[in-house]
Amino acid sequence: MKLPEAKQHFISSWGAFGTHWGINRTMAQIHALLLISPDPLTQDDIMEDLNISRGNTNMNIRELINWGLVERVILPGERKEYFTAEKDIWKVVKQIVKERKKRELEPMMQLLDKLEDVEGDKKDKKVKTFVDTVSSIKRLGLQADKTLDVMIKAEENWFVSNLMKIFK
Amino acid sequence: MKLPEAKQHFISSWGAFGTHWGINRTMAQIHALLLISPDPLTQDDIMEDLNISRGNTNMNIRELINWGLVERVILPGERKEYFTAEKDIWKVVKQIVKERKKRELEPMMQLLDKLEDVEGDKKDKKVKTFVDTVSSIKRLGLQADKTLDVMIKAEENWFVSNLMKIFK
DNA sequence: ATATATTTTCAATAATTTTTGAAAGTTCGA
DNA sequence: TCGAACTTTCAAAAATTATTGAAAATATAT
Repeated sequence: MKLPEAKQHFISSWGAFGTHWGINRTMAQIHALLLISPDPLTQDDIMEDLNISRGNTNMNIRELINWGLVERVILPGERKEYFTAEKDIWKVVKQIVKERKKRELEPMMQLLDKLEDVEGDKKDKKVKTFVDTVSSIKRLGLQADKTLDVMIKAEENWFVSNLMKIFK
Repeated sequence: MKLPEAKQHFISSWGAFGTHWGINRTMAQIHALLLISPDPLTQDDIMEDLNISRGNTNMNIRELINWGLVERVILPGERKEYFTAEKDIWKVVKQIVKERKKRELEPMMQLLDKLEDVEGDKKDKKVKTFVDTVSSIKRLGLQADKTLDVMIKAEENWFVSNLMKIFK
């Protein structure tokens, strides 16, 4: 397989993959394109390469910047803005984990805290099942939270080699 | 907060949460409802409780069964089918991990294998960046794959206590 | 076997999400 | 300060995804 074909496959699969993870297709495709581009690209490069409109491109680049996955680059003597993606995949994964933890896990934990002390007779089977379910989700969530915190701070080698000690 | 209110909050947040994870809102809501229901429910119970149509209920229950999160229960002497969800949250998490690994991670790994041996001059910066990116994603993916396999087989206590040894 | 209860299917519809593109806004050099 | 280059916004349109509900299929009791 030649590069242009491989590139198309990579971008389109990364896009489809993204949709399973709450990231929209175009955003993931732009990310994929930047991941495999040795040099920074302009909005126009991206528009042209992916065949998408200017507005769409702009919106999704900004969203990628919010996620901390893409950076603006100013090239000296150039008027246009350029964009580049972090190439270290471990850093990318950590950044995504960090954002999703903040956006999803933490709010869920806060809600569970409130729901855990629902008023009512603990002898009532319905109340008991509710509280038990909420508590056990909370317990697992707290463990996940702690584990992810450590992961976010870790170096890839450290993290992986430690995992392998346990899980050989 | 009283039970009925807490229940509504739980169901609707679980639904919203699900959408971030590639699961549709209704499917997640039905799952939430079954999680906190001490006894199995019928399709009609679910329809009524969540205010959704019969077809929608049926489709999403079947999808939950495909995911291995819900089971059909036949109560002796009853004509209707009942449904119940696995209550052990650790098992639920493992089941979800297992399914998503199969549906998403594994196909992605297969693609990366093919893309990694793209034809072309490795001196070419574009080819090099492409291959490097694909390889490093593959490397991390393989590690994730192995780790998840171990997790899927593990007991909660074993897994968590081992994690804690590392990450204390 | 038949009537009745229950489940499943699926075309039509509704709701939601994404994309477009043109207009408005901004930046910067001369 | 002006004008060209470039970026951002956002209402409308398109595309996608979810939901409905009635009809068809299936299962069960008598």
